[in-house]
Amino acid sequence: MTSQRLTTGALLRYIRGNTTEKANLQVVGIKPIESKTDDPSGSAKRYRLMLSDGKSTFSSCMLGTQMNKLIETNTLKENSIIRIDRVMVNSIDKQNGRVMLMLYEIEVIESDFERIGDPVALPLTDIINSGPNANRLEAATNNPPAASAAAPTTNVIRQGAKALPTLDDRKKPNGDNRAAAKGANVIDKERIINIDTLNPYMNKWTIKARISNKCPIRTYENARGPGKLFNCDLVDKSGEIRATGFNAECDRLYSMLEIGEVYYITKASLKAANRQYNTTNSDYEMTFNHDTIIEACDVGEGENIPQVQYNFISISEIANRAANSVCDVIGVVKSTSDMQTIVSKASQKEFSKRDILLVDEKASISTTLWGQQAEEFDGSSHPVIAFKGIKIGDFNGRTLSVTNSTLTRQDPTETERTVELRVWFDNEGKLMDLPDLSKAGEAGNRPTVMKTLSQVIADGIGLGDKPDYVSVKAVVTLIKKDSAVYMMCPEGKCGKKIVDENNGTYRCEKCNKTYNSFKWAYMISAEISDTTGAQWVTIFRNEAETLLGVSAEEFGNHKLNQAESIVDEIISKAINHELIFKLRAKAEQYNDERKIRFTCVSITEIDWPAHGRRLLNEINQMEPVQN
DNA sequence: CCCCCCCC
Repeated sequence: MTSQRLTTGALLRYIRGNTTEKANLQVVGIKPIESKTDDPSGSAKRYRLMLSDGKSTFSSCMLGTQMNKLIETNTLKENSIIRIDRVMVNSIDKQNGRVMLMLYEIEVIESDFERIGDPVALPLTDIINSGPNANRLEAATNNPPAASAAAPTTNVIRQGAKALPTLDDRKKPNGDNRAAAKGANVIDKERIINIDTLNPYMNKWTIKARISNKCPIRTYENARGPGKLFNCDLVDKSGEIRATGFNAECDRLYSMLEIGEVYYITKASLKAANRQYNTTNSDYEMTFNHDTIIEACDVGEGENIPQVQYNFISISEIANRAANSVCDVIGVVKSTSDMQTIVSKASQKEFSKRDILLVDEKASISTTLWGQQAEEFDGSSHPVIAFKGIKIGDFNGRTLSVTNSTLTRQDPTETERTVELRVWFDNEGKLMDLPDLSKAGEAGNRPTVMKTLSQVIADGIGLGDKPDYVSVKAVVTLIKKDSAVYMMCPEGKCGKKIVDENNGTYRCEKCNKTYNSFKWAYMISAEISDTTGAQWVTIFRNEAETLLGVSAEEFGNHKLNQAESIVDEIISKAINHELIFKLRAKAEQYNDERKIRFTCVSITEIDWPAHGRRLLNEINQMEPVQN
């Protein structure tokens, strides 16, 4: 057994918001938490740990549920030494500023160990006087800032206390009287919380939200018999959440909720959101229950509540999403098909449909409208359309299909994307030939796995008889500039290299003709590199233009004019840029040697906002806990 | 507690 040193003082630093260090700590207590909530799944078992840094202990440490098995397999037990790989501070009591540590990732360094030192519990004053850093970190997790709520135990509203209502929200001239008149079972409009702070462990809350979408009542039948339900989306300035009303609640609430109107809502059940059917940015979804009270907001009182919240992904990003999942997409209607009628296999019923080609700056996708929407749709003015909660299909690549929970908005004013796309389409988009995700044959559109360059080799990509497609995140490290362009046959689709006869004529062997002109064409040999290795790849016309930012014509003419410095500048701008390269890998026989040829079929910028969202989703996987 | 949304 090796002796492990604990990271003295780490607990206090964590509590004060300095959560970046990877401290070694000792587990000095493990306690299962009994669920006080009406969690229906019963799967939300959690463990609370008391940790020691050798000098101090802290007992409000929640273990992420994905690590429960460490305890259940006896790997993590009393006196185990762990390394904290990812931790966050979470406010558990806004009144007195108590915080807890959320352990998102830990590693068990020593399973069996003896107690180190004689640590004592951190004093309460240290725990509640969390430093200003806590604010910054809390903001990232959408939780109320611990520090701003920390000091006095009064109800004073502080700037930046996200979970508490703003002064504007609290100005309710007639609210008190109405509440008093109606007795106890009434909505407390003085304590409105933001949708993004709702969680299953809260027992009293009221939100003030707009219904941004409501789908018609649907009936179903399962083992428990028939039932009915409706879904709606609730939005406020902090976020959005999906809500469902079943049976009695469907009868009671469906007709009173109107799209676009604002309501006070209190007492409903919350559970983890089902990501397959839910595009809201909330971690939870709401089920209306017997105790749910909903009251319409007075006229003019809901003006500061947004109409709708979108979480758009670009059309090209749809290639990376699972079939049958839902997403929010915005694009311009580039073309519209005629109406068609199809017969459903399942129900033998007839349905009208119409396909539109939806396009944004990078790609297009076939999008199906159904029923009345298909019949009435007129795309002749090439409108911008936003779809919230549209379903991704995988026929011939990727398609979109409107469902009855999809919110469709034509030329929506709530997003600046509408104007951006309008300007782009009218100026250039309408003439651009962009990859169509609904045409599987086009190599650049095919969904691929992302690998590192060393994995590409290790996994034998391209060794098979058929070409393999793979994506890598890499930088261009070298470009062979002298051979980047060649003189191509001017004849339509020939594409062959021509021979310069040096007398103003050019000979194409393939066409067996002599021409008075030629075209410049790209065929770039470039080395791309990531942290694991490097690879030479071939880059043709479209991808070369994306990479170098100039046409082959322009590049070739600079070369012809011996404008060396301009050529060098073009090349140097393309070097050391991190991009996503989609490659086709195919083994080819050169004499006795079998070599894999890598051809670049698309080059795209890294979608940093989407990349960031993915990281944030990972961070938010753990639910906040109230103890 | 639903999660079907149709076809090539």
